Amino acid sequence: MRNLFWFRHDLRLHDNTGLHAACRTGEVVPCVILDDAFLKNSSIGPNRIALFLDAVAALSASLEKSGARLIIRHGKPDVEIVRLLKESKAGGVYHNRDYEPYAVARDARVARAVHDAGAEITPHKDLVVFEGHEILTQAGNPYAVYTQFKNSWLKQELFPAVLPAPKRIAFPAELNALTSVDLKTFSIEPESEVPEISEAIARRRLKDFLDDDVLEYATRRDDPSADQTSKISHHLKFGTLSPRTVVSQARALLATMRKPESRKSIETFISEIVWRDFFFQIMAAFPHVAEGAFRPQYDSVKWATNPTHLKAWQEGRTGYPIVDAGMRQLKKMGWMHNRVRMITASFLCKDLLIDWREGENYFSRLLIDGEPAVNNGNWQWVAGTGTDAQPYFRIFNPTTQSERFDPDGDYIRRWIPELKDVPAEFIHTPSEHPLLCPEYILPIVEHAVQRKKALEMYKAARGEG
DNA sequence: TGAAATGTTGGGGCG
DNA sequence: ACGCCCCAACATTTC
Repeated sequence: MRNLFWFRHDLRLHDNTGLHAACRTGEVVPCVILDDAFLKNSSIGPNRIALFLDAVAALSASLEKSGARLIIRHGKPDVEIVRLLKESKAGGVYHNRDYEPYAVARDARVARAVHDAGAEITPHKDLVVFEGHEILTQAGNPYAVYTQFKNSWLKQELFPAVLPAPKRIAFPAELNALTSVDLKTFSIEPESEVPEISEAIARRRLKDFLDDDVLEYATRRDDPSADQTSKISHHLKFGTLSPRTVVSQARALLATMRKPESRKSIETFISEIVWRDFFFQIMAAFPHVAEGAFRPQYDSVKWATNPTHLKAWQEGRTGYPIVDAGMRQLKKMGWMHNRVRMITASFLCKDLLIDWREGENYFSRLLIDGEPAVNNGNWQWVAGTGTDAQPYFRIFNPTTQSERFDPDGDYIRRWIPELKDVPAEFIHTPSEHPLLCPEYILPIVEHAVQRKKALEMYKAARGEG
């Protein structure tokens, strides 16, 4: 048999479920379709497009080592897949399943076109460890509360196996003349300093993390200046690393650990992968979250319209050091420490009273790990509009958070040169020490005042105003 | 994976 | 010595 394998954001050879299955059937023609709906999508942005193209280039190189060519085409996926099916005389298409509404609709169009062409299409589970339909409540419904989902996830008896990379991919020699577009003609300048990406880099990063930092993950992951997070998020986004590989290696390590602190750390790390599965199944089961609040009552929140405040937040000029440090790190690196993502997101929604979708879109444009289901889930969590959400009244105090999580001010000093000589004692409240911080701007809003306004805003939406 | 407002307690200053 | 007040320190409630 001969099949296409259509790579999307599963750009690896190891533990690639659909690719593995395709290889077992016989000959395989690996392909990537460059889709303008992706390349020209303003909510994706140059950082992720550049990283995607880099990951495709790295994949293409490793496929060559396995004896195969990666065929890259540019156009509408339904048209290009069918065209390639005919050109390569393949009987079917294998690919891995996606869950967000655009991808679901696209895949339905492709499936129709493939069937109309008289061929078979075979989707596989690959993006997650467990899909939504594998983790259901006793009543058979999808979970809408994380903790319960996690308990059920952890109780699963059979974790999916980690599949090896195919030793050799049987690429039909007579297809060497198939055309493939030159990736270089699509190359795009990222806005931030994006990292190098490849499957080998991803696997090394995971190993380094599991050899060391994971053992104090429970306590150190919340320290943005130490920054001992795993840094695998962009690999999970583009599929240079599989979540099953991550979980399987973490569980194997856990089995060897006795020290409670180490055990707790590894468990906390695994639970972050569970969050990821959780948000994918939420997006799959409740696709309306892509547009609006998970809880419809919060669709009536009257968010503020204030382009000046929005821009100040985006550029890191709010006058709250921890917020500005985070937003400047995002702009420079295309990445922000998770703790600071929560603080900056809370500030947008509950101090500037701006719609969480503005923040979701801005994060999406810059983040190298921007995964729609995960980004959306986390923003709705912070905004209090989502499933299992932080209650609307749980409002971060940016100064308290700063003192608690960056006590020495090292993170702030790294990203805000105006404050680089300010001692820890004064760095969290620069407006109270104007003589020490002459270069740094004054707060654009007053937290105590905004907090009350936020409570009123949510109260009105709940029909209690 | 909150913070502020409000309530309670108890030590110490003081008349 | 005693009652009163103040106010940390801690606990509970509320948003």
